[in-house]
Amino acid sequence: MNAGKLGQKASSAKSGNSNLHRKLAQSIGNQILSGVYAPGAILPNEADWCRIYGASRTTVREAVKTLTAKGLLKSRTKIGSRVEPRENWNILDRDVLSWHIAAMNPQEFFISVQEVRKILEPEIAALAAQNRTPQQLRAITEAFEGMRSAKPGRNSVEPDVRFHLALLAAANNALLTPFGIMIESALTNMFEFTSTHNPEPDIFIPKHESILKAVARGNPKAARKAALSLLTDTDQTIAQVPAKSKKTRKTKA
Amino acid sequence: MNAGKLGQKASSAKSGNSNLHRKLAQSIGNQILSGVYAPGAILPNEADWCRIYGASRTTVREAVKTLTAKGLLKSRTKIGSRVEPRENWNILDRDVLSWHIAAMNPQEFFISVQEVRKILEPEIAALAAQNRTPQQLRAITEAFEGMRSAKPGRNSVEPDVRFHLALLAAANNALLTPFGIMIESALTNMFEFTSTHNPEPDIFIPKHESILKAVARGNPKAARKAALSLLTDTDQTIAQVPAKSKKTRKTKA
DNA sequence: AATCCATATTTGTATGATAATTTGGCACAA
DNA sequence: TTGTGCCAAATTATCATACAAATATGGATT
Repeated sequence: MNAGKLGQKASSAKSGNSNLHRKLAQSIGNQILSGVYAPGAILPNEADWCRIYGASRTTVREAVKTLTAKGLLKSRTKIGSRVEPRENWNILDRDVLSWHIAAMNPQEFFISVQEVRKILEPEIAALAAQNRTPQQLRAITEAFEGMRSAKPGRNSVEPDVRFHLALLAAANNALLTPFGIMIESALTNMFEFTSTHNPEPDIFIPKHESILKAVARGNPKAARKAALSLLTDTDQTIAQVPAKSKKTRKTKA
Repeated sequence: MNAGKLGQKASSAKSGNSNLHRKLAQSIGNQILSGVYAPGAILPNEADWCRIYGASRTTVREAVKTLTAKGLLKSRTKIGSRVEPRENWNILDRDVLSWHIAAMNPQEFFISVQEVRKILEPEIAALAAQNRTPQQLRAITEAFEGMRSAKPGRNSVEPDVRFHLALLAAANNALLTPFGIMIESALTNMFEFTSTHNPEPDIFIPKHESILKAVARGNPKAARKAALSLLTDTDQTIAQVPAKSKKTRKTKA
């Protein structure tokens, strides 16, 4: 992989923030996630990175600190920076996840995601039915209205994401929130992935409505069931998509 | 809270690494998690932090980058650093979680954790039963042997943690690994929390054995059931512990 | 062979300077 | 009054340089 070339506009979502240390972190992060530097490997030292990217040591160090904070690295004096074992990688971090997706077969990714979603989202829906505040219910409702009123084009994915995130928030368990990033990423990429193969997204609307109603009337069982049903449908949609070539895959998180 | 005093040996787990920027990050992180700086608030600027901690700007900036990477902050020119909304906090990060625990009622924390564990661990066990490699099974088995042979004292918690982490690894889903930190933290703190109230930890051994056996013979249903059963017992153990005063609580992650 | 020690390498911290960005207010015009 | 454009100030972003601290490595000594 071309270190030194920062041009790759890949990854890292919306935040338009464009700092140099951020770019370095992304470039190095991508290289780690794509296996250029495997766990246990020692990275080039700071002076090398400076030469490679033509940046100052301050900037390089800030990039390294960023990656360290995300669990990808660990630096020690006289040794340098060593790639941490995978278990320590903060895969639910927005950046790390996007690098991961970029380095991975998207089909595989969706399978992993759906596996986790089928575990969590039904229970999240159930918890939401139990624990939601009126305000949280309103947020879910508004997202749903947004989905329904959206033209079946680009802007239907945003309220969809909002719906699921609102549901997650309504579960009122702080330890679950990191999954929001995964859900968001899954839905966003799913759209890019299945858009041409999913001519009638309206089919999903009633499914979402079932969840909403169950949460509204505080029925955990029904909420659980409805959420699972939606995910099963999603599974089928994914299964219909033929494996794409690596070239066409999108890497937006 | 006393900014400027770094002495607080609280938090941040094992890694003996003791750099200045790390200490700053911990101090500031603790202050954010404990509500000294609420989401949306603007933090002191870099020059202020330098004065407060008597550190150089380089060091302060590295600490800030660390916190930014964990989702607690966002810096913008001319504005300064603003605390991000809670949803963006990387709560499953080792450090963030330890700051969170330190700032929180431990009873509440255990309730949240158990809620999530009861959702995930049965499914993790089921996945492990399906997907484990022989090597992963061996790791689980060894951890179990470690539990059984441990004296009912201090060193029984380490193999227990290892057992659950090995199970998690055997599920073979990268998106689930971040929970390892939560499990680890829960079990470790649980020990400190319940040790005096749980005179016979051997009671849990057969429960672990059931999980192991189910995973060994590749029976997801049985694994799921056994894992849930263990967690139910744990729930009861927690319920027996009277609420402790804030003074006695431990903050080790 | 074992121990100790010097040295080299690499990260950690400090300092001071300049660049880039963007808010907020001010001047000016419609 | 209102809108527009522009300047100034505050703050982070980046750079260059120097020195401190830690520690692996190999060589000297016993």
